[in-house]
Amino acid sequence: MTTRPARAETPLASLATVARAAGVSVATVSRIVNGKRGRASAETVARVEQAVARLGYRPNPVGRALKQRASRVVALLAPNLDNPAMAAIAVSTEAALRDAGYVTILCDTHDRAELQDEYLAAMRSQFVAGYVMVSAVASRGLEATLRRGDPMVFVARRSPLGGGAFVGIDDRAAGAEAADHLLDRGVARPAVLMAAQNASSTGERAAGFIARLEQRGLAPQEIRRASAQGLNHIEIGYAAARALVAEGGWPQGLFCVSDLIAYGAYRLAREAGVAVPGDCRMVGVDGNAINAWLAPWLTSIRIPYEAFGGHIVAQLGQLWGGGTGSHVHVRHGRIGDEPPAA
Amino acid sequence: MTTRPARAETPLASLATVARAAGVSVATVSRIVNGKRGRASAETVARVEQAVARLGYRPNPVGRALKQRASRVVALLAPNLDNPAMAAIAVSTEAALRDAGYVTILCDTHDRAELQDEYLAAMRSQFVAGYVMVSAVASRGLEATLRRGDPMVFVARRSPLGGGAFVGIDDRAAGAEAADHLLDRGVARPAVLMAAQNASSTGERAAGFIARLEQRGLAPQEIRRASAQGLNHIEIGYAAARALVAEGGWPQGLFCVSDLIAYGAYRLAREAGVAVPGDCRMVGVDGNAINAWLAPWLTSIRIPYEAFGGHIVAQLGQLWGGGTGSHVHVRHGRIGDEPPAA
DNA sequence: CTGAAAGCGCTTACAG
DNA sequence: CTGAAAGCGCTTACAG
Repeated sequence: MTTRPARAETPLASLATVARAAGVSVATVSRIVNGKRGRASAETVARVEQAVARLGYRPNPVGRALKQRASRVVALLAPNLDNPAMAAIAVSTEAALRDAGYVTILCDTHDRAELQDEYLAAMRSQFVAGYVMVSAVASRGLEATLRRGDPMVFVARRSPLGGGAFVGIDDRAAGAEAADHLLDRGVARPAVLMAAQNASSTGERAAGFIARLEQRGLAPQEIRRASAQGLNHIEIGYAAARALVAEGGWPQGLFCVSDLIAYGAYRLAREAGVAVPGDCRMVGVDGNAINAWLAPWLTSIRIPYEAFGGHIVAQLGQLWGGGTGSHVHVRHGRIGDEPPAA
Repeated sequence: MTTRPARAETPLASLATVARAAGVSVATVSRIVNGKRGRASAETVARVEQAVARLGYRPNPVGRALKQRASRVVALLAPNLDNPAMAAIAVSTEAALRDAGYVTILCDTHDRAELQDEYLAAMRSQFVAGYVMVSAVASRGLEATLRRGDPMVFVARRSPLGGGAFVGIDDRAAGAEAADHLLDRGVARPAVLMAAQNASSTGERAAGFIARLEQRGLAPQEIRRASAQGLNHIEIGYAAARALVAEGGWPQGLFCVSDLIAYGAYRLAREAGVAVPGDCRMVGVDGNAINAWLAPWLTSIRIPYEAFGGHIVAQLGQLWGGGTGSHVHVRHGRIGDEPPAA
């Protein structure tokens, strides 16, 4: 029977504990723990490291944050995490931040300006190292944070106030590819479904789609489009499809600016007995992992959300280094690409 | 043209700033800000409150945490947030904690003991107020945290080490209801699909299902069951269904211990040309919002994840109050219930 | 009713 | 190479 090492693990060891145990000052322990090299004799370093190991010491981030007025915490603000795309962004961001030694505070803004401001203020007093704004909405607090120059990267939706680092795909190009895809398959008059108040991302997808259609010879008034109010893209898809169909029947091809919108449109098609893709081809954007299992009828432009985290952290790194950050276009998948195996 | 109020919003105001502005001591400001009633004259209170408003002061949680060795931060540890059920739990927990004045730190453990321990240790040194463990895994750090008596509530999966507050549904009852449902619809020999290493939740669902089948007259060896290795329930569902079918063909009715497993099984059915529910009825558990749109063929037992947050916070409240916490069974929906409108 | 002081855990000039 | 001291923002006995 092995005896468990009698480690005093209950009390949280502090610098002072370690200093006492090693017979040195807290300043010395602090320097060694923080790897300030060449500032202590090898013998001292060894004694301190032993004490650290024996006591299971870990630097207290709260004490450090208070002193430095800066923490290793990053705030992730997002509207509704129940959207699979948001969840995927949150997952990859959390993992990338963790690898970089940061911890993620999760703030669900429900797309509301006051809640976003409330969180922004609360996070600021936590001395967070930066802000990751997924689909941010315009607000006074956002403006103040930006003006202050605090590290902030926008994801998916560009800064509603201009400026700021950005990570997302080239949405206009994605829209154009959807247009090409449908046109190339003989759909003479593809239609587009979008939200009434489009985020920059979905708005640009629709714009890119329409622009390409015009380039390839359709007159603006020939391009059918419909939208619906709301926050939930599935319901928007259903309602927008109904509006579209009411006006001119089912199109042969339909570009949905998000996969969720396509799911909503699909329900209407099912109810109407319209075969997808037989009677109506559908192209979405996101490439949700679930598609292969539940929506084999959907062709989607895959957004590699699993790669966003790395780019987001790289942008934060630039900002922390005093740089200005930039707009990163992550390369989206080719139409119909499936996600990599888990 | 309205002039913006000249509020010095850039520097973060501290107690000292406010004290100076109001001409009182920091102790007095602290008491007033913290609502310690009857400890200051009405006149002083008014002066301080004015200064607070004018300077836009908010108490700094870092200073407070350091002093009190306790913060208003709660750690939420979960394996993979890309599971819609996990995301739903995270959303409702974050909202309920926010309403209670807490902030949520998100930790994705990937179901790995070392990562869970790493986070547990990191969160402890953040002086978190408590831990919400969604589907926790056994680990040394978990044991230490539990032994220390730190506030911890387990969600969905019971504590792998026993003890602890718990929030989840009555999984055995859910399994039994699935058995009744299939039997009552004339399925003579319903089968069950599960994961190879079952969490307490899914394990109990399967056990409840099997027990009810036996109660209603099936011999143990008549009850078909299959499982598969892995973490991803969709893939488990696909593989387990294949194993089941290889052994004895398609059953007329199939209980899948989670909706995701049902999605996986459905893909195999689709590939095999088996109609669902025509040839094979499927019953899942979770009631994912997406089902109504993408999986109308699935009958599911809905888990009201949106209500979990409130119960979790209530449990934490009990623990904070010195209570012991309890096992809360949230009432699950009746088979086939749809989620409430958003 | 109010304030001075100590101390939570840390870092960092400064002095030696 | 090392330590004493100040200070980040806060709370809380203690004294008056």
